[in-house]
Amino acid sequence: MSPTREARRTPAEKHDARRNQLAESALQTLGELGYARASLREIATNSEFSHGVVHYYFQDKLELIVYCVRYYKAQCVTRYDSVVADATTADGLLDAFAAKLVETLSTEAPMHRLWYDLRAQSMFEPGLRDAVTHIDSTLQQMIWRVVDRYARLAGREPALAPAAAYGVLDGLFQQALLAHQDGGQEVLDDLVAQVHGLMPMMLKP
Amino acid sequence: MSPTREARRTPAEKHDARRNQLAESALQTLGELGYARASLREIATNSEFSHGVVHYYFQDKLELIVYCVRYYKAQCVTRYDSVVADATTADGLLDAFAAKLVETLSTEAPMHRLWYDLRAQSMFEPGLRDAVTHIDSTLQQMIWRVVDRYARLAGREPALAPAAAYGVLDGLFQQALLAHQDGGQEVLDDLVAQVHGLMPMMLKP
DNA sequence: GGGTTTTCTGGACGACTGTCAAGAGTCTGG
DNA sequence: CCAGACTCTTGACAGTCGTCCAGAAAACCC
Repeated sequence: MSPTREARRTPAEKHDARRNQLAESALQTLGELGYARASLREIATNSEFSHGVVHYYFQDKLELIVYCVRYYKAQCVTRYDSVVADATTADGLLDAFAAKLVETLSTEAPMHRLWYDLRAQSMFEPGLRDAVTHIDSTLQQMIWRVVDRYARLAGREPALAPAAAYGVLDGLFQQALLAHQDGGQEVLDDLVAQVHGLMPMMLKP
Repeated sequence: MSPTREARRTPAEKHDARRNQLAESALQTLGELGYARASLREIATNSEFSHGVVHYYFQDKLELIVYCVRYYKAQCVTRYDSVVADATTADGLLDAFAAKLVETLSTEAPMHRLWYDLRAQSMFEPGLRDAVTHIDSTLQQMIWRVVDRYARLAGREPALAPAAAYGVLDGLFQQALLAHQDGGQEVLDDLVAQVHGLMPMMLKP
């Protein structure tokens, strides 16, 4: 029989692996219930551990949540890199970008509504602020790589600063996410059309 | 001695007045603590009543919150009407609109972060969805009146649909609100600059 | 295999929550 | 002025929450 997949590791590595394992379970529960309703017991129930183990790996609930936020960031920060790398024309990048937006919106809706939940909670809970601010600026950079590449492929200059470009696109995405939860396909089509309409406006004439 | 200001009213009117009074107290507490942390006892403590009275005027917590959301809507839905009514030139409207955005952002930040909190919560709590969707479409109409008037004054046509125009501006506003809570004056200046840069792009050439 | 350390369990604690009901207080119409 | 309706307070109830801890279980090392 082969040993378990975490056989030969330093104690520190195993510790981190458990934390990640718990974070993954926690993220699933958080995406389901939101920040306020996701209790530590519920999180533990949806994992393979009991509720007491959380305080063995995390000091308190807030540390777990913050760890989850940072862990989640690592997954999504490179989401559009292939779009940027593979594009050869401005129109092609635009199509691929819009398609990717729709894909993540429909396949990872729970994670995204959790993100917007946590970002809102950070306005009331100072302990969340640093982590949220950091991931927000990372997302902004991610969007900016898309916009900048789009402008270069079009031989034009971006007409908006990185922050404005991110704010604008994030607003559209959030609106689509909100409408998507009880809407159907046409919400996704609308998002594609909106992005196709908006992106060209973000270039100087 | 003059009678109290609610001397001659029908019972139904007095009932509604109390509900509004409670809603006003609740909104203050909600803006302070957010949806999750604002307990009925805390809400009642910040009013002049005891915690039991809430269930005399509202069936449960959710009904109070939903009532508050609708009550809050009535206050803000006409916020930009004077901007639209008083403007005589496109540039003048743009200046007034941006100034009003900054004003409400800085003087009513607690209400706005509550709004974004509730909108995020509506993705987890179906009971909030109807009220949130309704106020969101009302806000969209409010923004559209500004954009449409702006386009007419400029002798041009809007290049974005109402939903997209609202999504885009809401994204910028939300970003500014988020940055405003630990930032200073330059956040407000950035918002003004962003709106001035964006609005002309929302017109067809 | 035995002793030590690490990991995990399950129960207990106090604080807090939404909800409810019994009764006191207040107002009102006759 | 008083009986009845309306309004409000207070205390209690059953849950749930985050946190902590004593000890069981497992993993590790010599």
